[in-house]
Amino acid sequence: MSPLTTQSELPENTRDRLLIAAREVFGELGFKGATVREICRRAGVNVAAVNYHFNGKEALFMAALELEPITDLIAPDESGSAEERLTRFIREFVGRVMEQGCTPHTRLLLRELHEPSPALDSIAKTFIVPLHQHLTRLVRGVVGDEAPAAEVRRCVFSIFGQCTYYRNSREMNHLVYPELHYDEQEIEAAARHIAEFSLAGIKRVTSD
Amino acid sequence: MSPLTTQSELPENTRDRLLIAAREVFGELGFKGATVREICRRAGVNVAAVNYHFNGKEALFMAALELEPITDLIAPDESGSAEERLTRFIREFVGRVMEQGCTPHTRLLLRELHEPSPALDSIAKTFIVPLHQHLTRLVRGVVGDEAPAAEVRRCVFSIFGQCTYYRNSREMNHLVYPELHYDEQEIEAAARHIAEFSLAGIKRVTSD
DNA sequence: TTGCAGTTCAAACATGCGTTTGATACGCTT
DNA sequence: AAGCGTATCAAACGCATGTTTGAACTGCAA
Repeated sequence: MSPLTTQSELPENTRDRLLIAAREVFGELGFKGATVREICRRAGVNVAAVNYHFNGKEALFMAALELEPITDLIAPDESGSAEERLTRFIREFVGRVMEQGCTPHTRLLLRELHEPSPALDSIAKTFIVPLHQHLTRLVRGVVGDEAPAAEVRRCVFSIFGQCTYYRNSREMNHLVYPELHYDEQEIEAAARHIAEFSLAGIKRVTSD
Repeated sequence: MSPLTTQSELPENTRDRLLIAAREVFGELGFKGATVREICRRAGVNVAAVNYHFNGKEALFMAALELEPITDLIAPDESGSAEERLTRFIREFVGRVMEQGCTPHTRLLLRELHEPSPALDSIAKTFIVPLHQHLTRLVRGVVGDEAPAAEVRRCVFSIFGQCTYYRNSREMNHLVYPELHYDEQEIEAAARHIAEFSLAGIKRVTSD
């Protein structure tokens, strides 16, 4: 097992420091918004290091994505009822997406949903497609095999849409609801809401 | 009634040509991504015109937003049941948000949800807050006054989240579902899905 | 010590950006 | 025709960006 490491601890070698800083800055500002100089400043290395260890900004971005499948999120889950499995997934997904449990790496991926970068294709294949497939299986578990595929797909969209909304619109939402803060309790409530809301919705639209 | 005008027709005067081109380019690329040079190229005017007629890129952006309330979308609607009113709003909202009926101006506003610009505050006050209030009223019409405010707010988020997902994640979704195209029929189906899905969800989470 | 490959560095380079400038053209009144 | 304010233009300015350069440093083998 990999030991829990605080994100403040920096590796010795320049390459890894760059990767860590890159995930932070790309996740905060996006591919275009992030600057090589800011990444190097946070990593405490010279700007030329980006082109020495990688081959420019874009290659650093690709490397920062760590294109390995998110196996744990989409791992087969056989315990409990179909409803419980779907609820658990939503809870886990919302937890990762929201501020608290959101690693720079996750933030980096989420941004890709609405701000395409040069890595859009790779990200789609490596993360989003498996995620959609997994969620589709979970929904199918609830509604059975007879429900039309188009309707199931729309249910998947509805769930993803709700889950990502909380993160992607958080700045605007904070202006609209200044008193609303996403602490552990509110995230838990939001996840439970999305699960209940969606389960009822799923059953309704596939009941014909 | 204002006559239907094709968006290809260009006004004579430089200022209006700039506004039209600005909505296009800002809507496609966002505030930072858009360049003054590209806007001027599309408008067919000199780059200096931006600083002559407005006062720099940011002022042009603000002017392009046309900060007038979207009165028609949030107009009081008393006909039919509460469910019908909510369904109608969702249909109208989704229709505007999706490609077909989406004016450059609407696109410009939608982008603000997840990509804050210097105009975030103004947009929140002028568009988003009234929109949330209106949708909150519609949800209240369905669930009554006893439902907890926090639960109603989450329902509003769920609905907005679903509606905006279709647009904001469309590039990624097109990679995941290449065969899926949003023609008039699919938009209609998506809107109906969101309405049914949400009505069932709303009733479920406020039934305790 | 010498030589060499691997790293790091300050500095410069080329490009694209928003903005400014000074000249020029146009329309209008006198 | 002369004068004047408005509008447009090509060109340049100042700045930030990604990238490159060539020198300096490091550790290790010969």
